[in-house]
Amino acid sequence: MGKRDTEQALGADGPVQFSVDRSSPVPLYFQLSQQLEAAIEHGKLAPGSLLGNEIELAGRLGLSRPTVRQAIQSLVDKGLLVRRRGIGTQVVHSQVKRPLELSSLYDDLEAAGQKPATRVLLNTTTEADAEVAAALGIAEGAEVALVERLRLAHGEPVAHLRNHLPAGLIELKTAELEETGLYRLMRSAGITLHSARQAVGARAATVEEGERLDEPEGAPLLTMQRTTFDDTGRAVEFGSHVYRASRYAFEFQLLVRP
Amino acid sequence: MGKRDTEQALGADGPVQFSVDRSSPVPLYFQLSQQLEAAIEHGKLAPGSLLGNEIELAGRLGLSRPTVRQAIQSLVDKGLLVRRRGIGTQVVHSQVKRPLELSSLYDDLEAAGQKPATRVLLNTTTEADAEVAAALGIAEGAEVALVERLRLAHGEPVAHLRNHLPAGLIELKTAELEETGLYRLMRSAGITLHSARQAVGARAATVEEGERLDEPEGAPLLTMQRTTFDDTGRAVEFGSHVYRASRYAFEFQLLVRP
DNA sequence: CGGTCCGTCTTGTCCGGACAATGTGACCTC
DNA sequence: GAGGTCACATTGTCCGGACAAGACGGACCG
Repeated sequence: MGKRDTEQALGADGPVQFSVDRSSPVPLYFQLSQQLEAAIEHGKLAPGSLLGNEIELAGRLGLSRPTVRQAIQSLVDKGLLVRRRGIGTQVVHSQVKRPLELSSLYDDLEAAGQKPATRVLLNTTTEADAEVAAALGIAEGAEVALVERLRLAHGEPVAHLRNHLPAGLIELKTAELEETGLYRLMRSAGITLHSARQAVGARAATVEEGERLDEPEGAPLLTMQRTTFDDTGRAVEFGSHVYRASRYAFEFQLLVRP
Repeated sequence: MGKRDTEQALGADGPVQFSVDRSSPVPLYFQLSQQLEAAIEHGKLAPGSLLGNEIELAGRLGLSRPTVRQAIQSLVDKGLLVRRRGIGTQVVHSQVKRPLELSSLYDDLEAAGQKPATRVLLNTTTEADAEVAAALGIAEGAEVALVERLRLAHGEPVAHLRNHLPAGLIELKTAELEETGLYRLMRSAGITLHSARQAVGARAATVEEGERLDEPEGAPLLTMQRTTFDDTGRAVEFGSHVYRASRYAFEFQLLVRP
C-alpha cells in the first residue's frame, strides 16, 4: 500500500529481524540499540539504508515508540545514525571509528601488540606547587601523590610520565604500577573517569631528557599535559608527560555538538 | 512536609526561578536547558547543589516530567549535571570547560587576539594519491581540490597547512581563503561538520620546512593529520599540517562515554 | 551498642496517544 | 514543459500516567 518506494533496510532474505527479551533486566531500549549497533557493525544494515519508520518498527517489536526512539537516539549520539524529518533514519555512509576512549598509553601500546613495561622511578607524596594546585583545583601546598614512571615498549623507552593525584584518592602500590596502567588502577578503585582536558605540544629534548629516553639532545619530543575529571567533576589526576616523537603519536576523535 | 532536609538550589532570595514561553517556536525542553545552563554558568546554581526533584520542577513550570527530563538529560550529556538515583540531580563540582569545538586554527588564533593572516600558496585540483584516497574514502586517482596555505600571526609564520577536499564539494576562492578559515567557509556552504579523526605527532624540521616557517633545520615541529566528516558520515576534508612547536600547542577536551 | 529491616524519596524505564514541523513527490495549472 | 501547490510520510515535541530500581535514613531487634 506504500505510495512511495523506499530503499529499505533489507538483507538477502527480507528485513533484518530484531527481538527483545522482556524478562531480561537489561532495559528494552538498550537491547534494541545493541542489536542495531551490531547489525550496522556487521554490515547487515548497509550505509545509507533507511531504518524503516519508528512507528512500524515499534509495532513489529511490540514496543512503544518512545522506547524505540530512545534506542535510535543513543546511536544517533554515537554518530552511527542520522535522522531526517520527513525522510527517515539512515545509517551513516562511512564506517565510524568508535569515539575513542580516554587514551591510556598502556592500553594503546598493548593494543598495538607492543608489550608495554613500566619502570617506577618515584612513588611518593609531595606538596602541590602552583601549577599542580591550579590543575587539580586544590590549595597550593596541599599534599598530593606523585608518581614518575618510564614506559617501555620492547625494552626501549617510549615516554616519561609524571602524575600528580589528590591525597587520599587512591593508594598506589609500586608493584601494581609496574604491571598495569594508572587509569586501570583508578577504575578498579571505583573512580569513574569522565572527561579530560589536554594540551599537546612539542619541544627539543634537553640533555637529561635525552638520557632518560635514549634520544640525542635536541631531538623532537611530544609533550602532553592532561587533567582528568571523574563523573562528579572532581579533578582526579594531573599528568605531565613526554614522549619520544620517533616512537609515538596521538590518535583521537573529536565530536562536534552543534 | 518533607521528611528530609536537602541541600537545595537556593539563591539569596529563594529558589532560582525558571520560566518557559509556550508561544515561542523554541522547544520547551530547549528553553529550559538553556536557562539551566546559564544559571550554572553564572554560578546561580552552585556546584554540588541539588536541582530539586523532576516531578516538582515539572509542576512548578507547568511542564510534564518527560519534557523536564529531556532538558536535564541534554545537560547531563554535556557533563554539566550528574544524576543519582535516589539522591537527585546535582551540578558537577568543577567548572567544565565547553566540549571544545572542532579546533580551527584560524578561530583559535583569533580568540587568542593574535590577528591571524593567511597566505595561499596553492589552490588547484589534483589526483588523489593512495594516502588521500584512503583518508577521504574515494578512488585513487580521483580528482580532489588541493589547498596549501601559510598561516601567520602578527606577521610571523605559525603553520603550514595542506588540505585535500573531494571534488565538487565546495568552490574555494583564494580571496576568501585569505580572509577566513576553511571550516567557516565549509559551514557557510551548508556543510555541517560532525566529527574528525586526528593524529598528532612531532618531528624535526627539514631544511625546506625551516625556510617556510622561519625555523632552523632540526627544530621541533608539531604535525597533525586530520580527516573531517559531516553529519552523514562523508569525509569532507583531509588535512596534513605542520606547526611551529615554539608558537602553537593543541588544547582539547576528551569525553568518555561509558 | 550494632546490625538488619523497612519505608520513603528520587531517578530509571516504559507505555499510549496527540499534534506540529518538514522534506518529498505527485499533481495541477498556466 | 515549467512552475507552483498540495497531500503524504516521517520525525520532532509534548503530555499524563504507571511501576521498578536504587539509595538513604530511621526504627526496630538482638
